[in-house]
Amino acid sequence: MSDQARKRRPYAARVPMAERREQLMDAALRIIGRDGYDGVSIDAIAKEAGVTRPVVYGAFDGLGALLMSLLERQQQRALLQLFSALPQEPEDGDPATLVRQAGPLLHQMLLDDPVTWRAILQSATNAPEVVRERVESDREQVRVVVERLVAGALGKRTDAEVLSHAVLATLERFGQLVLDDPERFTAERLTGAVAALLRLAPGRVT
Amino acid sequence: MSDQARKRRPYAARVPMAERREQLMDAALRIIGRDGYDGVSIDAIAKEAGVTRPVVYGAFDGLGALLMSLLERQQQRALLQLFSALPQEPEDGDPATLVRQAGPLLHQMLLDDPVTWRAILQSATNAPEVVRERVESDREQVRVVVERLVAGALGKRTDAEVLSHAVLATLERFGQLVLDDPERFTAERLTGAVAALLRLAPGRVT
DNA sequence: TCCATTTACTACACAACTGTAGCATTCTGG
DNA sequence: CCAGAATGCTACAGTTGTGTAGTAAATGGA
Repeated sequence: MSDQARKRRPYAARVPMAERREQLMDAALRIIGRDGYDGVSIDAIAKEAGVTRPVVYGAFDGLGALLMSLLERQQQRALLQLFSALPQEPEDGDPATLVRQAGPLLHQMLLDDPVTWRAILQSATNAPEVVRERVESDREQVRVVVERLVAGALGKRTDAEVLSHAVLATLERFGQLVLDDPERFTAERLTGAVAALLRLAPGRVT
Repeated sequence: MSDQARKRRPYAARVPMAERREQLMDAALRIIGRDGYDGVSIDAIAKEAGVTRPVVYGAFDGLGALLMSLLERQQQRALLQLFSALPQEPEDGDPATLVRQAGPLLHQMLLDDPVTWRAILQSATNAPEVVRERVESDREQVRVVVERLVAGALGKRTDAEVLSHAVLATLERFGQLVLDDPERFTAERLTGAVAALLRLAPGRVT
């Protein structure tokens, strides 16, 4: 007890609120990338950012709010990229062509920001409820777009809703495969496999 | 403090070990069905079963072991059903026919034991690591079977590995849709949609 | 330069859960 | 019917995480 100074933690640099929030979100994202959502807690984020918990509470209204802000930030860019990789207008061309066009774009999108996409694609795995709900609602947004594309590419008489679920589930799984093993699952391989399947069906249901 | 007897918990009926284990696994399954994996803990299971924690520790070596035993028990039946719903031999007939045959069988399988399948299909959502790993390894087993079926139905020149991932992802999503809203997503609808997609491709890649 | 304000830190109280040691009760075989 | 083995219960100690009140340090304007 003779030297109290040794026990006292050196003050972290003071930082304006906006920057502090960014810094904490970065820390959270780093943890998610490293340990998955399991490892995320106010405590862990504070440690990762090199500050104490009250600092985090000063910047966010709890873990849920922090993660929501993080998702907001990341998804903004992510969804923009995603929608720009998909043709917005339901074109009624060959579905295999659609796959060959969009596939590599989506693939590149993943590799451009793997950390973000891992956080999104793995959000089902042990993410807090708020996060799952948010990602779920974004997923639904994307699915509606996919549904229109399916309807356009395969004809209105197909069950576009059901098929959009199938397409989205497939895309998500492919995304995980790419993130887990990019060497093994290349853009060409994945798009090629699907295109081959679809090219057996060059026509449309009319 | 005058009446200690009132505070003392009445002893739960004594029960042979094997039965106790069943009872605890049933309790765990009930919780998973009701609250998802979030709600599962030694404490919650003990309460649900009407006993105290040390009883649980007497029967299992912790939460992980309990859930593994539970999964063991449920998957034994589940996988058996699943494999019997899929043709074991890679038949090289029309893929749409394969879907029309296996689809309703799989659908019925879900409805026969929705609680178990929900536990399996939602295992990614907040289940402890051991459970996820176990389900993952079972998934891989199933995928290999699916891969053989795909190779058989579409010809060896297709990328059966990639497509088996797509098929499995689709099946799992369909399973969740059925469990969440059986009225809306009937066997006919789901199999019909996929069969229609495939029927555009009556031939094989040779 | 100095003090008011801002910002970070320490310390505490609380909650949920784990795992175990030791006591109480019940059941069973002699 | 009565030991003593088997089984359940209570109580405690430990862990990890939350959220907050009060204190200490840094910073910028008078």
